[in-house]
Amino acid sequence: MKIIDYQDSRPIYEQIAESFKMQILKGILQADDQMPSVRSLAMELSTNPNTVQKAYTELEREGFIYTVKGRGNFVKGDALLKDNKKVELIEEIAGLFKEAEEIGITFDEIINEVKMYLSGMIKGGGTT
Amino acid sequence: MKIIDYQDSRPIYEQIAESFKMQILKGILQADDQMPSVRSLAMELSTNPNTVQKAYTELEREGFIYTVKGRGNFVKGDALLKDNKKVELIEEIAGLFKEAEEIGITFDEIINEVKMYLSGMIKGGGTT
Amino acid sequence: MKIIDYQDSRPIYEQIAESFKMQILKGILQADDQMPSVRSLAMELSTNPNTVQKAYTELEREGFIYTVKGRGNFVKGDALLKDNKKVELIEEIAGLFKEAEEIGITFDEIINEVKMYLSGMIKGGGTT
Amino acid sequence: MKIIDYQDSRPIYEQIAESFKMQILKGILQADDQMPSVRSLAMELSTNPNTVQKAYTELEREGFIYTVKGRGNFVKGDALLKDNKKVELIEEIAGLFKEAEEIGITFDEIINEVKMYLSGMIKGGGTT
DNA sequence: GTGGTCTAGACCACT
DNA sequence: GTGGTCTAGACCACG
Repeated sequence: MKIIDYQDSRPIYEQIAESFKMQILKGILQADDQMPSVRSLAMELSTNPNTVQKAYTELEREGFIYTVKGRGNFVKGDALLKDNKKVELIEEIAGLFKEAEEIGITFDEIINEVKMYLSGMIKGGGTT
Repeated sequence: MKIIDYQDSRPIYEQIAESFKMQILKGILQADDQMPSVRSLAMELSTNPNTVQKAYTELEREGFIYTVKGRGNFVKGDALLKDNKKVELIEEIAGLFKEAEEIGITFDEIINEVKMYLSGMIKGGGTT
Repeated sequence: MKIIDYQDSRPIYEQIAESFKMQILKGILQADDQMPSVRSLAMELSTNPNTVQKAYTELEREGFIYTVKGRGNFVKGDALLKDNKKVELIEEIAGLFKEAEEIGITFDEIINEVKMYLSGMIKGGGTT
Repeated sequence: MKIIDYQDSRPIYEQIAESFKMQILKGILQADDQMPSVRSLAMELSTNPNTVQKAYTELEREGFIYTVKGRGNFVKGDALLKDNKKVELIEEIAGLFKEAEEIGITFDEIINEVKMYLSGMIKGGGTT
């Protein structure tokens, strides 16, 4: 499981947090599963414990995990998480569509291109 | 024409560059139009000439303008510009769609929500 | 009787102590009643005896129980306990009222809102 | 202006944040006022820049200030801030009242005592 | 000069 | 061993 990409301009702690967010949203990490300890994860990623700590703090603040001092960090089984992510995605996508319209590209034009783009990435076959 | 928003977290030079990009893509600025001089624009925006220079450098790097030493900066009336932007938007949108699918939200579900969002019915949460 | 909530951010020993404090103040545990033994309580709560011991030490320090070596821990049926708790609560509440006044919210305004809040009408924002 | 109390068990960064929150809520710091720079405040408080940074990050997260990279931190003139603080205070106070009732102390009893307590703190008069 | 991030290493509270 | 906080010192992006 690769987490940190040093080419990526985003800070390391954000990449770590993002990575766990996806794992939780995808259901790879389930409610009350224990997260790797701050120190062990820092070792594994060859980064500093403070950096991991910052990622975990962020995850807790956003409601993805909860912390029990002396015991560790655990996944919060919140059904709302996926809904929040959905709203976030919709707002982002809508923003991009508005940008497109401003420079004279229509909604349907984009949709079509995106569909082609997506099927092109998957195939040979076509799912969606 | 308001360009800089100090409350915006993005760096000022990026806001300036972005603003010109949109003007060019929308056709407000046309091929070979002369850009305002670095110094005059810095005055107008009450900002540092270095900052404006950085924005112009960025615009040149991305192919939106060209520089003639001693004469100034000019809009590169390249028909490809809009196409490049289009491809960029499509890739971004497709990326978000893929993210959505990974956590189990279908393409059509997103499209519908986005349409509703765009028609001004800023409707928040939803189905799960 | 549920005592420990692992989602609660407070340390476990504090949750245990708090739980017994309330039972004593409410009169569920009466003067000279015997407390459960450290070991048995640890078993029942599936926690570490050290943690239970720490809770008991805390309770003794605050005057809620007393220890007889070789026999166990007993409730200190002190009539003053409730009064102490009362004074403590009053000081805390008064502190919050002072904070409110400092930012320009009157005593009566708070009282009213609190009454409404307590009568179950969980009414959020308001007047300003 | 004393900010840090080393006797206080709360972490330093929280004390710093709390201090500025009060100054903003009281109106001592007004909208768009510039906050002291991270480094200068760290010097003044004889603490580490990272600690101040953490306090500022917290303040930004809670909506009290906004940050402009390269320029500094500024107070966010949000009228809602006071309302949020009010709701928070009411919830805390209501919680304490409920605690009091559970051990058999009535609402009015508390109110009276608190009034006496507060008037006692202002005069040199006599309390409880 | 400003904030943002990161490393290295330390101490403390809790289990 | 676990997380939470703090110090000291460094580098980078921005203006």
